[in-house]
Amino acid sequence: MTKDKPLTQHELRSQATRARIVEAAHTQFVANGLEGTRMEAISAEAGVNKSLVYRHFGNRETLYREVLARAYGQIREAEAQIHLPEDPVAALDTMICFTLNYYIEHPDFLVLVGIENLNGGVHLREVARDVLKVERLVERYRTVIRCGTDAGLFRQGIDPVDLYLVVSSQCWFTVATRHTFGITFQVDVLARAEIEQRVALIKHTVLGFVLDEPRIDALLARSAKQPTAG
Amino acid sequence: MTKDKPLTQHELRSQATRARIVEAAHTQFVANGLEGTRMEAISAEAGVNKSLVYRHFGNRETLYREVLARAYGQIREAEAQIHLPEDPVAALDTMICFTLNYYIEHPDFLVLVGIENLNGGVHLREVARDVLKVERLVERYRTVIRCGTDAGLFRQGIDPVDLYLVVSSQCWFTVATRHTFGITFQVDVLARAEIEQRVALIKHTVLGFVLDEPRIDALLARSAKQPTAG
Amino acid sequence: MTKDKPLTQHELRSQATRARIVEAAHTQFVANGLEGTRMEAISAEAGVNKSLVYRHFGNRETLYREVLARAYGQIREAEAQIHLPEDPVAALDTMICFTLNYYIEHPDFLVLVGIENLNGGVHLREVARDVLKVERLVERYRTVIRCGTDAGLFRQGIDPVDLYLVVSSQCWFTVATRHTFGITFQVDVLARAEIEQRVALIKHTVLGFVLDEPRIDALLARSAKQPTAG
Amino acid sequence: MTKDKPLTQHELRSQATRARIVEAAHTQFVANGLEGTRMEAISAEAGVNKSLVYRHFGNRETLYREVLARAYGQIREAEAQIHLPEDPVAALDTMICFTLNYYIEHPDFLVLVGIENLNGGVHLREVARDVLKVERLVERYRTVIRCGTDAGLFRQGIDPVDLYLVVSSQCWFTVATRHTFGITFQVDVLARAEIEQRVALIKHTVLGFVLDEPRIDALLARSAKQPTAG
DNA sequence: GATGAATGAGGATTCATTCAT
DNA sequence: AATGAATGAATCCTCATTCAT
Repeated sequence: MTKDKPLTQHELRSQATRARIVEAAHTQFVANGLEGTRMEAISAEAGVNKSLVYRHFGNRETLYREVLARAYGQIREAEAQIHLPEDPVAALDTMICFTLNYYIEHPDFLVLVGIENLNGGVHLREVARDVLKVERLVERYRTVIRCGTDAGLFRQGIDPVDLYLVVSSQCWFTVATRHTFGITFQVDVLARAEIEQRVALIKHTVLGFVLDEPRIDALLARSAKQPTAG
Repeated sequence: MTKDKPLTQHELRSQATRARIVEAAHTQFVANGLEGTRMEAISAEAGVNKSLVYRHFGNRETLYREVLARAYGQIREAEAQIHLPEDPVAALDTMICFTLNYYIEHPDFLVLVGIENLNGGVHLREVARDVLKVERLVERYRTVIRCGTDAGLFRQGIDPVDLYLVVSSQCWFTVATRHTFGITFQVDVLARAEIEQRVALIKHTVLGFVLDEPRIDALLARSAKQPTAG
Repeated sequence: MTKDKPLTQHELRSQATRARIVEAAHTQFVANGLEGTRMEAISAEAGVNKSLVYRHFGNRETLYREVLARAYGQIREAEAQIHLPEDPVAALDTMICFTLNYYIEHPDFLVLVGIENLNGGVHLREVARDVLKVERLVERYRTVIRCGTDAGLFRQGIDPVDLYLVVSSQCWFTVATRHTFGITFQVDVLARAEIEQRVALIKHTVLGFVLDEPRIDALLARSAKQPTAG
Repeated sequence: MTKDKPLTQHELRSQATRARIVEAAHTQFVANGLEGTRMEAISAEAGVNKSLVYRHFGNRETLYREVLARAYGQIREAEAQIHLPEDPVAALDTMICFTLNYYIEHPDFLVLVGIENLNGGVHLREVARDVLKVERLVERYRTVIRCGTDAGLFRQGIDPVDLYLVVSSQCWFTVATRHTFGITFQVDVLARAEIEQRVALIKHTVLGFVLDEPRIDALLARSAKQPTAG
């Protein structure tokens, strides 16, 4: 996208240093949290002088934002790379598996987002909107849904964000609360057998959500008359 | 349960102070995190001398554990109070609404659990197991499931923890990632309309999960032959 | 000396407590120094409430003074119990052995006196003079000297305090600097063989000091013309 | 000895600061003891920021060790500079006067060693052995003894460490217990007249120790048959 | 006399950040 | 760009001492 002007050697070196710092900061923020991370630790891990970190990023928060934005960029990038099969159910499977896998393999992302939510999202709000590339993400889900409705398999009017929610929330919960859940229910949720079962569970609920099942609709309609949350 | 021996005035006063400190600590930990909370702030909020906090709890971590255990105790207590209707679908609705409502009204709990997961669960692991009262919780879900299967409405063999997962994960995600989700999708997830829709969504997936729908089973069986997560 | 009026039970008990506190304080001050000793530790060791220590002694310094005075009283008491043989050389031996033994067996005393000197003697100065019972001590040495001069063995004009100095300084140094000396010269000064040799050394110097040796006097006279310390 | 590489301006400045801190720490530790010394006071006296002290030395104990090692280094250095006269008695005089003078003029050293002994020598034990330069010290005494025996004045077989003990213990006691001794015997031991007398006393005992006096040997032999310390 | 709760002042250490080179 | 020295503002925790019972 950006026009890459040729860089001087100085600039190249500087950018490499910058990248090393962001990488180190990522590790540290994930491991120790926002308040728990020491600038000293970041600079040490990056192998540079502490003051240099300040020269490049000004202060800790800015550096944290850089790390946060990068993490969002990376997942969106990965999502964009997904190859969706033509078969709508297989496409759903793919999305589910990708999501759970990504969370399992990048717990860092969940940690950062967790930190961010504990902080009320103040830093993410400062991140340029376009970094989040939301449309790209929604588009993926829209494609899956179109696929299924075109095949006459899924019901009409499924909202892509709703579908994202159903998928994401269950994958998220699995990974993000793995410690407390594991302690509470005495299981290792990342054990292979557990994961397999979890995937089946998620697929089940997702299918229940997208398929056109008259009984579910009927029951939902009935239930909607009852008082609900709020 | 506990035989309440008459307490001396000293003991009464001491217990009251202790309770005030825990309350204040709860507020502070939720607002500022584990590392971000200053003992000074806790004592100030409790209206007692800083040293007194140390006299009662020894150090910050112990105090945090007390707060954490209490929060777990409270949700379990609330769950135990739920009145479940006879009708199984209504019972499900009740559980869903209770869960989402509890999370919305006690974001503190989610924050504490979030902090705990960021910390790898080290503190929860130190909390006496019986404080978690897991059986009580599972029992509630087992009851709902029995209700539905007895009525010939739900399929056989539903695991209560699985059901808890489907319900809890979606309620959890809604509240726990409300800031980042809100920023990403430009929506206020706690707005009334949003919540209503969210409840409907959760009910939908839960019904899809518990009802005996042959088509879902068939598709799941097919999908299980594909490669999955891991 | 003091007229002992019969004490009430209360008073007896109180005095016993008081004694336990002083004992505990002694142990603690010796082990941890003046600044290093915690009132908490004293009360714990005495098995009483912290406030009670304050009730009895008012503050830490006063308590320390009590301990210091008691320690001085005890050594003076022990010195008073020494049985001096008639033979003057044997009497000297007795004094030397008593002194060294007392220091070895009561390093506490040296520690307290050491603390006191590090503090410029401010606390000892507050201790009633008569507690020190100096005359008793000097008298012992005077007796030994008289013994020796009467027997025509010692020279005339030996000052008892000088003699005390010769004896005491060497015994003192042995015990008081045993750690640093031991580290410096790689030797365990309290090992039996070492002690024996040390006693012989001290006896040697003491005899050299009290005996009437013309050569020594001659050399001293010559040496006195040289510039000296100051 | 050390090859002095040219230092950068940074290094020079840093070393100067370091030296100022050690100097200030020395003063403070001597004045207030190990526990009694406040890091604040050290940094204030050194005219630097408190944190800088930590940057340079890590913690109070390390700094204390630095001070202790330096003090040992200094006395050994001074001892190495002594010019010993050829005449053996004069050489002894020189050693005695040097020792007493050094203690009088550097009570700091005695205080530090006193602190160290109260602490069981734990810190000195951590100091590199070669800092203590023990051989240098022993060599000085060996020289004096050889001097005297070669001249046929001293008896055979005098152990240099024994001689050091006789000299050092009396000088030590004079200075190290000056406060308690002064209070006990109501004298100012550092007054000129007192010092002169003290030097004479020490010389007397030292001569008694090194000279070949048959009567002393005879009495010592007799006395050795009596029970002794232990 | 004896106890436990409570306080206030202080003190070691840490750490984000700035300065000088 | 990069470094190391230096700073100032916390922040945790301790402890002598007092208060209330």
